[in-house]
Amino acid sequence: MEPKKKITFDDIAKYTNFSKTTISRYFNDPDSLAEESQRIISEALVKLNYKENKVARILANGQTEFIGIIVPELYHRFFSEVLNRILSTYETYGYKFLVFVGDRNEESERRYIRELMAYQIEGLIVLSHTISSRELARLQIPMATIEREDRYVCSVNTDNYTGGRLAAELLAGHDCDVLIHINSPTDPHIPAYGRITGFQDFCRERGLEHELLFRDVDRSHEGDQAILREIVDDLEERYRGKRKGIFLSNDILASTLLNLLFRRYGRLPDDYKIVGFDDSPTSREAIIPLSSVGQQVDRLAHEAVGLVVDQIKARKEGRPLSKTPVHKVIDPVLVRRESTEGER
Amino acid sequence: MEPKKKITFDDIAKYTNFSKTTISRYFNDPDSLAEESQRIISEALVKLNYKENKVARILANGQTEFIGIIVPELYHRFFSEVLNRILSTYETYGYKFLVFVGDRNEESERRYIRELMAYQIEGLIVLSHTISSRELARLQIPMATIEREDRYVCSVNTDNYTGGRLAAELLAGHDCDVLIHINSPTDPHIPAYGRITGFQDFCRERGLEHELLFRDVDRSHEGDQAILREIVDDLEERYRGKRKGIFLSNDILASTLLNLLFRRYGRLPDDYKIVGFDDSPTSREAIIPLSSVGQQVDRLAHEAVGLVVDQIKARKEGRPLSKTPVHKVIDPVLVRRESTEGER
DNA sequence: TTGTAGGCGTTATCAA
DNA sequence: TTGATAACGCCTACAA
Repeated sequence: MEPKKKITFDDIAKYTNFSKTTISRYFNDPDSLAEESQRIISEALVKLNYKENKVARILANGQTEFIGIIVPELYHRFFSEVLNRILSTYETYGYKFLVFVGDRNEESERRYIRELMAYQIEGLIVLSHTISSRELARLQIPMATIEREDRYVCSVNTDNYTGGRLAAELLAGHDCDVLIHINSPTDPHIPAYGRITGFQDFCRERGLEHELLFRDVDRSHEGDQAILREIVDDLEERYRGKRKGIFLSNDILASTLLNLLFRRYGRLPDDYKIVGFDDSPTSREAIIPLSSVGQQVDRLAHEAVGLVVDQIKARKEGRPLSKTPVHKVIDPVLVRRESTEGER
Repeated sequence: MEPKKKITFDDIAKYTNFSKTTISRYFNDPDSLAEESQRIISEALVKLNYKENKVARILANGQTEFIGIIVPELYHRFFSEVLNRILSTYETYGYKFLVFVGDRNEESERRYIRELMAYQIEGLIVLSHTISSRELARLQIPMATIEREDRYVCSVNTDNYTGGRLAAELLAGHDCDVLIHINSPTDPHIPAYGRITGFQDFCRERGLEHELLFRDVDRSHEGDQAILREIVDDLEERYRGKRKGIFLSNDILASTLLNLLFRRYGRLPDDYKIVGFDDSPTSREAIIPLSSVGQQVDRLAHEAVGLVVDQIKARKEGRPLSKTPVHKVIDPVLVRRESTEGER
């Protein structure tokens, strides 16, 4: 009842009186076999209950169909959603994904990469940001990064700059007297920095009163609450009676601010307009649906996998990896909801 | 500059005048080599820039160190968090994870499993629920499921029954006049069903007035809002002036209810007490921190991997897979927050 | 302490 | 349309 031993091409060959080669061909180029032979083999497979062994195939032809992924964490929905979409591309490309989480430190991340390389991955997608793109490029394998420093490697990023502008424009369009952007201190080399410059440029061009507030947010919810409370207290004092348009670096933070105001006033006061970033579920599910600059997560994921797959193909056809990395840019999508538009 | 060809044990052997065997031993049992030899080889490795190839090793010794994972989706934080924790066990066990998402239909899930088996995974962790445990058991490989039907396979689940009781007890302890549980129609065979029976049993034992409301929730936020609005309207009419204790099947739903009430009244009225389930970030970040019956996600993940690893070990030592599946049960943790305790 | 030889289950190359 | 044979890169007896 339990055929302990695994069935191999050899067994099938013996059983059918064909050679191993023919069995192999049945799988890789069936049409090169006589119809009759195909039938015989196909029946034998069922009879013997054959299960394929891709490891042996890899060793023989070098194609693992593995793509490695390194994500920093799965707490923020941006990451879990990107991962979700990447994994879903299995249906279209057939690549399997070996996934590592964590960006504790460079050393452990290097270990992940070493491990992935040892398993002969054909490509790599990186979202964590502890290892420089310069070092990644040295791996010399098909690769794409998403929303991280990408100087020396192919990448897919949201057009954060435009996103920042859109947020500012939306707030300006609602006659805010002062525009405020709240963010954590951000490395100018990562794409997300564009949100800041975009916002700032728009305000400057239009001569709008604005402020950038860099605080150590995104560490803990309680911390964020305390920081935002302080900011609100300060704003209320300095901009009493003025309409404040606030753009926050992500939806969770925006929602936290919204909740804070709502608890204080029992509603969102008219002199506040709020915009978040990501268009994650959080923005829709907030007590007042939040306007948000959306990242097209599905497209980010698809383009990243596509980029890697293209490189894999190119390499197989002997074309070398292009010397200058490709950087794809995905448009942000402004989603207007009640937190700026008011109730309908 | 680009050594196109890959370095193998053969190359190192030639370079060092040892045999392949000795090189292999350097990796698997270095102490069996003379110190001098170790030094020579280690230097050669650097000189030649050797990169190990685990695929070849797998073919030779049969150990892939792969564990397959099938998750239904990553939208609900329960799943992304469990996945996160599972992946993190790499640090302790060293197993690598091949991950598939999606529970569209049985056929595609079977394809995932076939693919995983073809890659010679040593174990499997299943969270999706389209394939019966009976069928899973037939795979005859080390396996554990998490929070799904588990009759014929090892599993790790939260003690949902106790969770339901705890929720009811919490509400009862705050002098609610009527206890209400809102859930989607649930299959009695999945662990989450226990939330319902636990709640119900507690109410019955104490002779508490209570109601179970099964609605088609969890499909879309807008749908949930509509359903909850209807429920609230109805409750307000039928239980005017009475204190209503409401236990919802998950935190997102609880938060949606909370928001609805808060918008209606500008605060959470005293005659409402709310408890969610999961203790996910959503509960902490809600406009009023939500009490919740917490799942110990980290423990669920760890126990699941542990269970699989144990079975793998057992199998290696020739012990057969136990005939009767092990079902581990993890205690829920009641977290009291403002939505039941009031402001402090 | 080190080496020889065979095997793991496929695919690739040449023939027939 | 089919086969024989040699890879693929490592591990594991068994020997020395």
